[in-house]
Amino acid sequence: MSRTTIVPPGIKKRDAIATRASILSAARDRFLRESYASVGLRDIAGDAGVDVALISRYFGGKEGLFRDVLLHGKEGGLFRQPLSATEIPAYLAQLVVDDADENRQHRMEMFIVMLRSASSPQAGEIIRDLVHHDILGPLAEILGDENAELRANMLLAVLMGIGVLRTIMKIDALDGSPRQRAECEYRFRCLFEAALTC
Amino acid sequence: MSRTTIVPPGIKKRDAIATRASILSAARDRFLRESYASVGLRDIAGDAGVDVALISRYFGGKEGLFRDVLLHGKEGGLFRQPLSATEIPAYLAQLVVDDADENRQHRMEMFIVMLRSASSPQAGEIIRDLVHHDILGPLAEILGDENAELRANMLLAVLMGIGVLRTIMKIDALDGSPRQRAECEYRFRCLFEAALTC
DNA sequence: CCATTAAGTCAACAGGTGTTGATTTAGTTC
DNA sequence: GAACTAAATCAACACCTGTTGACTTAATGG
Repeated sequence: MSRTTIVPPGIKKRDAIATRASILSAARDRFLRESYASVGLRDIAGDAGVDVALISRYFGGKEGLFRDVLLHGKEGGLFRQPLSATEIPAYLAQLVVDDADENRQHRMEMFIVMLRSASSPQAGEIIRDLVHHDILGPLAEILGDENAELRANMLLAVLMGIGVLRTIMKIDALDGSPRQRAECEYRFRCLFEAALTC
Repeated sequence: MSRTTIVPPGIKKRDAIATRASILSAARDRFLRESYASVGLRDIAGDAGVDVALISRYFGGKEGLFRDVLLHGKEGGLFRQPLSATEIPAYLAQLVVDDADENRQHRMEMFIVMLRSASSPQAGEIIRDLVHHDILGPLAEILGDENAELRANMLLAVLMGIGVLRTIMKIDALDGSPRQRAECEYRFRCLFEAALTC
């Protein structure tokens, strides 16, 4: 659970940037679990312990809020840090499996938010832009040969597939022992490698 | 475009099963393009050239309609026909790429409908049940060894990933020449094989 | 201490949601 | 052709949606 999703601890002080952050955090948590269309602004406001009107006031509306959740969450990007093509499979497998590392988990969560809401017309456009510029772009650049684009697509397909399987379809092969978890990470890495080399 | 999505051709006769089918068809087309939560019953009724009230009357409500769209579409299932484990990769690759074969296309469409709406709480439950019983179950049975379940999961992950990439994220590597299309099919088959063997 | 400004609250809006009951219409059967 | 039945229509329902304007309250500057 995040910092500010519960109603503020003591006396609520008047702090614009704090409530803004509180709304952003509550929205992130909601969009992480449901689709854009099925989340209401009143739900988010309730979680954040804030009046609904503030959302439209601070973010210009639901669409603006969603965009800010995504933009605020993309710090670091999925592929920003220096990463060679050969390291990618292992990196992605770890990203998918490891839910201890907070930083990794955060990156994966933003990915899930995108996956969840991509079918809502309004959110879809925002998401597709982001996927192109901030995921496929950097990824293709790392790969960097003639088939870079196509291979980036394959890689992303596998990543999305695993993400959907685990988080949306709730079919989680990772719910088992650490041993099973390790085997999964191996298989995932293997699959990512196949996406690159085949 | 489907048969009955446009307003009926001539004089509309009073035919319960025909209008029922018309609603079902219009709903399928809508759910194929948007998520459960963002599709309104009045949209569907409009497409079908039918009064909104008939939907709740015939299907018991939005949820019932959605369930019927899925159940009606699962004729044949994704894996019903006799299929050996070794044939699966080629079969799935063909399923994904070939949009000429109407039967194949139909199966894939049902898959997309599920992918699109899985994040809406009400539709999600229906979908997850169906995925378990009608996709993962038969698939694991075909694979049939000790790691069947895990390998079925991997296979499904790849299938969903490609589906999301193409239809929801609208990143379609298949928009090119027949040559490029053939290469894609090869790569997909390769990826499905990796999901099974690794 | 008062005035000013920003932050938060409240109520209402206009429009949309799924759903239901009463009513009318068309087709069938005697 | 009249009676009956099933199909389709209409209007309204209670509720929820995002958004806006006017208002109240708290903090800050002079």
